[in-house]
Amino acid sequence: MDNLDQMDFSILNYLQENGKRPYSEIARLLDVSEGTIRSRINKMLKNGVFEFIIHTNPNKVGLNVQAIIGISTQLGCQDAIASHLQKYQEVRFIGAFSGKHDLIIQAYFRDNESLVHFVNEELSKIDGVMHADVNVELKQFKDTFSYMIP
Amino acid sequence: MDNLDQMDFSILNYLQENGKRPYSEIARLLDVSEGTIRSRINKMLKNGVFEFIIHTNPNKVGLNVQAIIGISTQLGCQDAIASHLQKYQEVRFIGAFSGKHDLIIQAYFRDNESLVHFVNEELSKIDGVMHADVNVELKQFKDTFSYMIP
DNA sequence: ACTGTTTTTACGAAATTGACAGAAAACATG
DNA sequence: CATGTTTTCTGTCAATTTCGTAAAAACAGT
Repeated sequence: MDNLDQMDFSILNYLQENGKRPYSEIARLLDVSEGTIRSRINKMLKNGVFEFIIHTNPNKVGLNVQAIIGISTQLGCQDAIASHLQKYQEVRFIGAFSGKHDLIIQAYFRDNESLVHFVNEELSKIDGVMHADVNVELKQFKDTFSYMIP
Repeated sequence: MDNLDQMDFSILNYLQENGKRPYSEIARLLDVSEGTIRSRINKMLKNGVFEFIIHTNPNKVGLNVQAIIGISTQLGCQDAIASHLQKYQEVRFIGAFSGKHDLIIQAYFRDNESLVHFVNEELSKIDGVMHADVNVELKQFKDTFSYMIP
């Protein structure tokens, strides 16, 4: 259904460098026609391989407090808690994990007060949440989307 | 230097929905000229407010194992370890945190073997790394980039 | 009100994209 | 190997978008 070949990966790599790169430029780089690039990109988009987005610098838009929160849940509550948390716009990432924490989320807040409010007034009141390890980001070293691709 | 106003935030919101949305469409939506949108976007790009990228679905490109690893470091080693880790393409995110772990990283691997190799052969051999809590992702519930913007 | 600066608008040229049809290539099957 | 089928690629043209630039407008400070 959607086996990617070497050319697809090359296209993805070029787009990772710059999401605005035009089809025609990629076509030149790969020495094929522009239509080929376009049809392959559209196919990958249709298959959910990737999407065009923007990456906003949180600090530049007033989201100065970032946290990764490890959550311990009661057995069988993971899904319910996760889908509850999905609604919060502050929450960027939610995953179920094997390891010390059942759920790990990453969330961005305007300030410390918003973070504290989220943890004390929202998170703590969700059924099945037993414990939350809050890690507040002090410094960011890397935040990339250029995955290693063959 | 780069105070964003309401129109800037609106532009960002529209672009978050679709990174390919043309200037002219945003201009129509906000009822200003195309040039205005273009100059504001270019200004924000220049100031590092955001960037155009693609978000690749890790599973669709053969990165089936995702992990969040909490690292305990010896005092004073954080920066050195972080800059060492930056080089690894597998590592998507690195941050210094207050809380249980000094550093938290998120990384994507082809398979379990690659993860184990990374932890045992690479991570464990870095000077100052005392302990690593490896959390392997079992299920992803949310992974968005549409930050809450005023 | 005047001046200098920044932002917005307007408009034509260049480039990109989208749609479609035909050619070429790849593939499976008898 | 030949055949028919499917998929992928290419080329073309119209529509749309982007880019460069100069004029107009808005704004801030004196």
